Amino acid sequence: MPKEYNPSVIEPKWQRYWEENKTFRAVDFDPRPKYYILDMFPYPSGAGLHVGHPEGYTATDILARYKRMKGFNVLHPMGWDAFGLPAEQYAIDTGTHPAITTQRNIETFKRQIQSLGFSYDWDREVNTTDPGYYKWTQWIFLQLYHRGLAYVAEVPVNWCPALGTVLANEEVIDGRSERGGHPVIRKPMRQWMLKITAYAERLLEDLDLVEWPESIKEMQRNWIGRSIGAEVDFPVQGHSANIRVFTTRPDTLFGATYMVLAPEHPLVELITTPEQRPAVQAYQEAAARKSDMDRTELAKEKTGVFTGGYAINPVNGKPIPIWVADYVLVSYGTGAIMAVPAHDERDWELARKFGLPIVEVVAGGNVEEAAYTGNGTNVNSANDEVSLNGLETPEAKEKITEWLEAKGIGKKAVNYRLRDWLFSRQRYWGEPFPIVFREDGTPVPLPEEYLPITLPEVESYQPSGTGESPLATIEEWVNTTDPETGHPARRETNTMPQWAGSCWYYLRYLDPKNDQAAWEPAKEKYWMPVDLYVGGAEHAVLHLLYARFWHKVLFDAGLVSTPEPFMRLVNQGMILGFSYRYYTADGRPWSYKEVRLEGESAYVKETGSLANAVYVPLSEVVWRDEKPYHPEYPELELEELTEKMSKSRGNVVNPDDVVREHGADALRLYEMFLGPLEAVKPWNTKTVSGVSRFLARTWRLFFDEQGNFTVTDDPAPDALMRLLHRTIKKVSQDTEAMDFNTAIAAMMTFVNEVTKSPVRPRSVLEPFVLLLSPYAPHLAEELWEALGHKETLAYEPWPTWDEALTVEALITMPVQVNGKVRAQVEVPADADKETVLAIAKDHDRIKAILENKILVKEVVVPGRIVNLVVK
RNA sequence: GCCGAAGUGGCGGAAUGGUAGACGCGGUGGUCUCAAAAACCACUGGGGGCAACCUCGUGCCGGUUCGAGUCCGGCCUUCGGCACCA
Repeated sequence: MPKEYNPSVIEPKWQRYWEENKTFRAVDFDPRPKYYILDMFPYPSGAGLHVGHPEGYTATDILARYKRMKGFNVLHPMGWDAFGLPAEQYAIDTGTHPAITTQRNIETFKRQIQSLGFSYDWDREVNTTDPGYYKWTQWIFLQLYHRGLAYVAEVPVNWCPALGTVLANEEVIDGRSERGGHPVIRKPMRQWMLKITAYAERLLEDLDLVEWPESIKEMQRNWIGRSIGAEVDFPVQGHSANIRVFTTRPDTLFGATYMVLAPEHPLVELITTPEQRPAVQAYQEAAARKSDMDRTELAKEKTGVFTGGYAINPVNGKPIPIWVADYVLVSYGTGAIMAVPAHDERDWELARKFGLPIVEVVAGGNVEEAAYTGNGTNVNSANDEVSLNGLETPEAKEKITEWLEAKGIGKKAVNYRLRDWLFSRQRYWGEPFPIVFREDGTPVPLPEEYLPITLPEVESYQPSGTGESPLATIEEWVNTTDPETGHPARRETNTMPQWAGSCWYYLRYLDPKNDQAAWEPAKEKYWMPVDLYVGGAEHAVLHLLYARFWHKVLFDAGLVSTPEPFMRLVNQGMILGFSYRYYTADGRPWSYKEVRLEGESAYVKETGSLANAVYVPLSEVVWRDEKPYHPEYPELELEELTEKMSKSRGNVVNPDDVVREHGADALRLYEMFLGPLEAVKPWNTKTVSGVSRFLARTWRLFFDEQGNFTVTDDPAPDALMRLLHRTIKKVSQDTEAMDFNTAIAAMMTFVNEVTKSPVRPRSVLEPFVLLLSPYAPHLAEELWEALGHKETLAYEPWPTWDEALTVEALITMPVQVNGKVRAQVEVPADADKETVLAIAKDHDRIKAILENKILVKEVVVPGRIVNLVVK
């Protein structure tokens, strides 16, 4: 036996043992209760793992190991979300096939993940880029298609000229591409859309079925954005057309003094008068050229142009002018609004700017000064048939909606902010669609037996530039035949977005090698739903919403048995890194103290010059008097920031380095000891030594300096027994609640106490090894073996505690006078109030304080506190 | 602007309405050593006092309570998300 704790020897040993014995194989249909614990699978990037990845993985691994010991049949799988832009970008730059890059990255990730001792069932590994996997992604797409949930549309999309591709809304941030920060403009293109809006209501309602953080549910609710109101038709003067609007404030209908159409609204053409046509067309063209960012930036000042046309306000018969303005979005509601300037801020601004009438219909504000958007009592709201005057807002809404319905010119309506899901990318490295187009452009879904439609080899990964994917250039792949008619047909050259593969991977884990079906129904029934899903909050909305949508479609198709896929969700908080920076301007460096920040820009205080921030990698920072300095300019003190880890900030911590220096068990423990799982917290490599010391101290409970085994079968002293049972209770409860940081603190206390004791009783140390095992599995297995066991401890029953042993016979109670602690008294744990009070009042200090005072009130909380109130 | 989360020592953090600061890092002193590292032991929120102790202290202002980091009302700051959504 080695003399010292040596993770570099014991960790590979146990990793090999677990792999060879398939210790963590999940058994289908086992009679034990099942527990499905899922990690968000990673995109295997070229940069390898950073310390953020193992945070969630360690948490789930601790829970998986704990649940096994509690008698559950645990499914804990891992896989790769491997389609996506970075591999393709790399292919464009180097000509390396993305499959090769992907394979290489997966190998690195897998090696790194395995070096941390996670108890995954590797026989269930999945890879979204494997044709055996994406065959079923394509198959699910066909299910969506056959249910009328996938359609082709010519829609204005976010076209990024620099990337040569179309981006999803969520990939555009402030009008620029999320990757690379290139400008994005709107351009109409033929796209696949998924009708997620058909499921809006259920996606909203069923949030009640799942145990997720309230904040995530709220984000999803906001994203779906349900609002209740009315649809109202406004006849256009001089035409047979109607303009339909959606409004949440039908009660303000009498105050509608003009209308606004989105620039893209189809009726603009019809309504515009010849005199106004040039102005309207110019406005439309300007709006089309604007990127989303430009539109948003110009939002400070409302713009718009009169069409020359008029509509009739259906409640009072008055003609009202129709305007075009880009603050009305074609993609929300009906793309047209009734403008009520008195009670809507945007309408008020436009009305003020162009001198349009403002008519108050809800009392409560001063509409001359600002729009009044709150509730109130209706005024000026009556015609021959209906009057809202005197009604409060909710009643007014109801009454006018009834009237509109009776007249057949409007009805109650629900609208969602959620849009249909733009489901195609003009990229090579993604799942091809199982669709061909006939010569007339009709899409034909390919029969299941044609799947998978695999990616062809290409010579260049460069986007075609026309907006089509590189696949469009491979004639022999694109040109095919319609399986129904045998006529020539062309393949769809778009590919699916990265979300596709991650929308259902949790189902493929159930039956990963099945080539006859995506999964066997009986296995789905056995394992689903996922009991615990852990991942980053960055997927709070999109991944989780998309996956829920697919799951509900599969549920409706009878392919899965639960309405929701993920019963419980936990978001691990991001781990931040320390970064260090200074500034340069006018050819010289400046300290952060010499610049002032204005938003994102920095200016030298002295000269006013614009300064650039420069980051110094963590490894190059020079420390003096605990302050960070520049390596080459010794006087230049650096600014310390805690920021998201990224290459450009030089603050990325590689878990390999931590494993090399301290071992995997120490890394696991440190990740969890950092703070609560869900909190955002900074990584400080220096303090890993604390948990590392704890593990070495644990080792020394079992071995002396000569490497002799010190554990004996002697009976344990009462104090140690009680300590053990308190520790079992605390670690059990905290592990269950995922309060891993405090569970570790309890184990540290245990080790500190036992270290001070002269004895090493097996009856205390053996259960402790089991408590430690989910957290530091390698060390625990090694100690378990040293204790004489031949089998892994992974399935040993979790220790139980005796409640009687967790409480002491004599307890120390604080005695307060007027809420301030003045003394400590020892009392029997089961003493009644009178006894406790008597002991407290008998204490010398208390006696002294109580002298010459009137005792007003005596508070005794058994086992907790005594408080004496005096005057 | 709207929605959500959070503000506690030098630092990460801990506290069913009941002794604020567990556990860890860092720091100070000591043991061991020729010396150092490692390890071990003790102390470590601020102020005052030789000491027993006293006093202040959980972002700010109020409130409820015998008792508030915790509950209530009103602010401030930071972070995350959304943002012309009619």
